[in-house]
Parts: sequence; structure tokens; C-alpha cells
Amino acid sequence: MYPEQERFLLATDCIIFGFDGSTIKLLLIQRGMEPMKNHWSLMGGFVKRTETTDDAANRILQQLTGLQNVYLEQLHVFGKPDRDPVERTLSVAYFALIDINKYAKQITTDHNAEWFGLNELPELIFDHTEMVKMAKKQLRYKAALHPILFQLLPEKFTIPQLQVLYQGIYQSKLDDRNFSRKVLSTNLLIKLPEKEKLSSKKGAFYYKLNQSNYLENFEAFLNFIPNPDRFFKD
Amino acid sequence: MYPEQERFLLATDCIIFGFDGSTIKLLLIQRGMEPMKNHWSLMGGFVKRTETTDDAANRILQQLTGLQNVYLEQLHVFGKPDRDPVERTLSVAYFALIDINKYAKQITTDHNAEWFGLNELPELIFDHTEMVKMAKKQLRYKAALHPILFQLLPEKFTIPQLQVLYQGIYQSKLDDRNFSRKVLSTNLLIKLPEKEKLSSKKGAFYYKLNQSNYLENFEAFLNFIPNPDRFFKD
DNA sequence: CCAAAAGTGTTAGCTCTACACCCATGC
DNA sequence: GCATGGGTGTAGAGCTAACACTTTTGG
Repeated sequence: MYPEQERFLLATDCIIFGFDGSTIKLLLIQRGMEPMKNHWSLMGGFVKRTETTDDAANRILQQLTGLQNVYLEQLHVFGKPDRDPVERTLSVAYFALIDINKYAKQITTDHNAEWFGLNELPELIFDHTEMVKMAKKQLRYKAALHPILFQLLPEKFTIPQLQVLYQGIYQSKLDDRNFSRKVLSTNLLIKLPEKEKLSSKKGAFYYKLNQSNYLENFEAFLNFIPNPDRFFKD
Repeated sequence: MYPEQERFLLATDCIIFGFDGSTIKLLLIQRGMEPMKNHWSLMGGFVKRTETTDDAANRILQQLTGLQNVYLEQLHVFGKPDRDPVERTLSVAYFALIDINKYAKQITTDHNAEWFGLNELPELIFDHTEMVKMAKKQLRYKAALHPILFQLLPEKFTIPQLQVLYQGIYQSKLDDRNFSRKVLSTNLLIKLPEKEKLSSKKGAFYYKLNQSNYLENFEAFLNFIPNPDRFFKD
């Protein structure tokens, strides 16, 4: 035993991103416990004795969304001694990407959860605003290099839908023609016979992920975004 | 208070990289306490009540190397419940890049510390081997995109020295001619009037970092390594 | 037949890589 | 004066970005 050492509470908080077809959203809850009860907050919870922090994040995510096997990435440890006014608690922040159509609405209403646009976020408790800021940055960073944004889309999606998503993330217009060509040249997508006909007369073909190429090339660098540098100057 | 919640020990471990002019090395210590006393280990320690995890990592690093203001980056939380057999302890791993010439040798001998080549690492305690593996990967990843490797060199260095470093990290030969041109084209370096004449007859000019350009362009993507993808397939 | 969005073709300019070649110096 | 490693020049290949143009189909 290490008797002279301090022990701490340990939590995880999840920054949950979703995409509704036009904008990127964040899932927040109204905190159910004191302190700061009823204030907006990230979904979080304490790590239990037998869990890893990854386990805890997955458990919390399932509690709120009903989803399992979600894209989840450890972001950062937030550990300022006074970040929780009640008792020192360190929090491991995770960011999650989910298909907004799949989450279980019933569960979220039970938790007083709500989707917020990234530019319409309410004030958040503790250091959660800082966590969100870091997660947004990391999302941009990672998405510029690796094909993670597919995690935000349904199984079947069209290239124009994907483009809207990239444009939302980077807040800039991309050339439609070059975009579709670049995306298709990666061989990450499989063309489906059906078309999506609601948003245009011609209709756009649906695609699905080529799972094996996706997994194999996950770490390969992409280049969907021209001059990605400019988005990371802060 | 959150009375029903479990509290945990929290540690930080530092993966300390150095470069001796020809190979990349890792600083390890012989653990001074039970369990696993005298086994090789990363330098680590418990987080104190008033510290952030960053504070703890900096403190530990200074204890071992005498250095402050070192490049230090939070890597990952390692939290398997049984990773420390004595009592559950979560560890936040940090990786550090230091100028091997600057570290205080006296302090390291006091701690039974030793530099090991990356391919000659001894067996490490707990999950430290896994930590090192992740740190190596992260170092390659980050160095492919951002100019962090300068942190391993002294203030004055030559382009060929820098090239040896990159070649060591990626275990591959780079074209001398293209390398120096690429590096110089970034405007990250300032040419000094002196030459280093030990390793060649002609002598290579010393350079130093252009600090303001360095800080400003830190997040910009580099391209010193042709096809960096191939190094991340695992 | 027209409007609107999907998607293909084309080209100029740039960057990257490979490699020839020149330079400076110690011996 | 020659061997050695530092550093510059250059040309072909390949890629990118900009934009004209064709395709499809609902009204």
C-alpha cells in the first residue's frame, strides 16, 4: 500500500457530436445532481472501481444514447484542483461521434438532454466549456487527416451530404466537383444502386463505407480540405 | 460531497526521449520502491493534492533531469484496474523531449537512471512497455506533421544532424539534398555564421530556431517525410 | 423545355522527387 | 589534388485547383 498518498475522485465526461444533415450538434444534459443542478453540462459520471476510463465512457454514452460500439476517443485529462467545487475530481474527457438518427430519443428526454448547435451552446458547468473547445479543435484536426466524419453519417449517405458535413466542420465552401472526385479516389466508398432524390431532381447516388479499406486506411492521411493548415492557427 | 464514490490513486509517468547525435534514447530508472523494486521503469510519481497532472509531470521531470520548461505533452491515461498490483492506480502518461546534453547527469546517477536505445529497452514494470509503445507512435505521428524534433537538439545544430534525427525516428534514409531544401524552405531556421567541422571536411553551417516563426507555425503541417502514411500502418 | 443539382473533363500551375553537379576543406 | 560530405540546379512526373461542360429529371 501507499498509505501516505492522496486518493481522488475520477470522472469521465463525453463530448458527443452529431450531424443532422445540415449542422453539427452537441448533446448536452441538464445536470441532475448538486452542485449546479439543472445547469447544462456534458454527460459524465464517476469511474467505478472495476472499470477502465474507457469502460466508464462507454457506459455513460450508452446510458444517454442507447448506443454501443460508438466512435469514442480519449481526449484529455482535466485536473485543476478546484474544477469541481465540492471535492477534487479529475475528469478524463472523451469525444464521441454518433449517427444522430440512431440515438434513442426516449432515453435522452429522460435525462433532459438536448442537441445544441456548436454556435448556440449554453453556459456549461465547471470546465466543460474548455473541454468542448478542445474537442472541437481535435475534431477538426483529426478529420482533416483521417476519415472519422463517416461516423457521423448513417450507413447510406450521398457525397453531397458528406460535403455539407465537411463544410460545416471547416466553415468554408468546398468545390463540389473536386470534392466528390477526391473522396471517390480514396476507394473508401462503395456505390449503391439507389439514389437519394429528395434534395435534388437528378438525385445523388447513395454510398456506403468499404469497411475493410476504411479500417486499413484509417491512419493514412487524407486531403479533402485544401490547405488544412489555415484551420489550426487558432 | 459524493460519499458513495470510490477514490483512486493517481500517478503520472514520463516517457523521456533524448537524442545523442546518432540514435534516439529513452531515460529509464531503476525503481526505488516496492513492488518491483530495482526493476526498470519509467520515471513517475503520484499526483499531489494541490497539483494538476501537468504540474506533477513537470515536477517529476525536474527531479530526474534538473530541467524546466521542457517539451511535455499529455499522452494518454492508463487505467486498467489491476495495472498496479498493490492498489488501483491510474496513470497519466506524458512524453517529453529533451536536449540530452543539458540534463543533469549527477541527478540521474542518484536515481539510478540510464539512457537506453529504443531497440534495446529492458523489460519494464506494469504497463510501461505499452506506454512506451504508444509514445513512440505518437512521436512519429506528431513529428511527421509538426516541428517537434527540434526540442531534441541543442540550440545550435546543423541540417545533417537534423537529418540523422529524422532518419532515426523513421528508420529510413532521406535524400540529403531534398531534405535540406525542404527544411530551409520552411523559414523555421536562422543560419549562423559558424560551421561545425568535426564530422566533415567542408563543415556544415549551424542553424538555430527562428523562435517566433516556430511558435507561429507550430500547428502547420510539415512534409519532411515523403509519404508519411506508410509509417502509421502499424 | 427549363431549372437545378450531380458529376465528368480539361488544363495551367505547382510541388515533389530523383539525380547531376558544384563547392569547400583537411589531409 | 583528391576524397569527403555539404549544398544547389534542374527536369520530368504527378497532383491540385479552378472552372467549363454534360447529365439527369421534376415540374
